Amino acid sequence: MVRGKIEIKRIENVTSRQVTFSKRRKGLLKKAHELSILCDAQVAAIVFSQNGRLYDFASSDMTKIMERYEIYRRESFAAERLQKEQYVQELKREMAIMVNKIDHLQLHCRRVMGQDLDSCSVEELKELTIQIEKSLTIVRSRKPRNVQESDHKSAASCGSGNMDISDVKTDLFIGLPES
Amino acid sequence: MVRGKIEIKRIENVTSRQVTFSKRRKGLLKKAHELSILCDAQVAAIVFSQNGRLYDFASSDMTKIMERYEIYRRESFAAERLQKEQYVQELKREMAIMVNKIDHLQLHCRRVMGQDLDSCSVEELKELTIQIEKSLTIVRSRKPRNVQESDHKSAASCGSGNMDISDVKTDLFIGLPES
DNA sequence: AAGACTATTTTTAGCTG
DNA sequence: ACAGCTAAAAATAGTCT
Repeated sequence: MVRGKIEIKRIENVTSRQVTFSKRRKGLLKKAHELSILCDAQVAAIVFSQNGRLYDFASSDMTKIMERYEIYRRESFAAERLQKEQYVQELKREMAIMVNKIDHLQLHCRRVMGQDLDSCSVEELKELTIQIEKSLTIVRSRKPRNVQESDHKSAASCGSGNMDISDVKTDLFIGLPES
Repeated sequence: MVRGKIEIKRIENVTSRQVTFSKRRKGLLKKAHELSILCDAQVAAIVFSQNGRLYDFASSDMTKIMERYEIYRRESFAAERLQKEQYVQELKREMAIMVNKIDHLQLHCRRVMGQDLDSCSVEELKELTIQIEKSLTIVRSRKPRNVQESDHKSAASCGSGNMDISDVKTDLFIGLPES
């Protein structure tokens, strides 16, 4: 390897690690200072050496900067939590609407198949009858002539109600928002 | 000024300040990361931009590093305070010794000049007399002959005790230790 | 361990799109 | 405001002392 170029990984040689630490630590604190001056930013840097000595820079009172950091973190955490909470509420609203739709569809399906007719009003029963008659007409017209003989058997098997409508599965994926 | 060389002082142009902030902030956080990896050190850097946005790096949990910082500071502060306190105690001991010496010297001076003789024991009074007699002998032997006539007047003026021993000034400078 | 030197690498100021 | 370029400046790895 050419002189001057190194990989960024732990330096195993203790002496050269210490020398590098001393040089780069100095460089880091200098850069921190320059950034704070040039760009009028609040900058803090804390370095603990392996033997536990502290080296630091703070453009203003370190405690103040650390407090500001804590507050910032708390706030952004709270904001994030609020955002997630709002998203969950939104999803719940959508789900409530979907449950409602499913209930209505299930009821309609059952009635079309001749179940739960007791809960029908006279008017609903009329409409249902008309609907089913229409369906029958359509279905019959679409059947090819050579299988028309087996009509009765099929209809009996279908109309006996041994297929439970509640078996219908609705797959709903709920994930977190992209942001 | 040549391209690339700048003074380290607040950049007045807003745009170039922001550009520089972005570039140098990136550089600083990169250096912080490299230092922590290369030298296995615990490093944290916190940067607040002028519009209050936070940019940070922490080689491990930031809260842990900040706590360690606080503990280190508290300990070194306590150690420093203890050191100062011990130094003050030392000074006080020395001063007590000096006060004692001054008291003894003052008493002796007064007695030599014929004051406070009531507090003398018989023994002390004997010794004092001998001492003063010796002094007189010495003083007389050192007087040049041509001024011996005015002896009586001088002795009277001196012995009348109109010079107060408490006028003696002791200048004592007390400063902090070099370290 | 701590400075000084220097060949390299890395960073960056000032541009340009 | 942002991204890429390049000449110059700054940092630094390795070496010597």
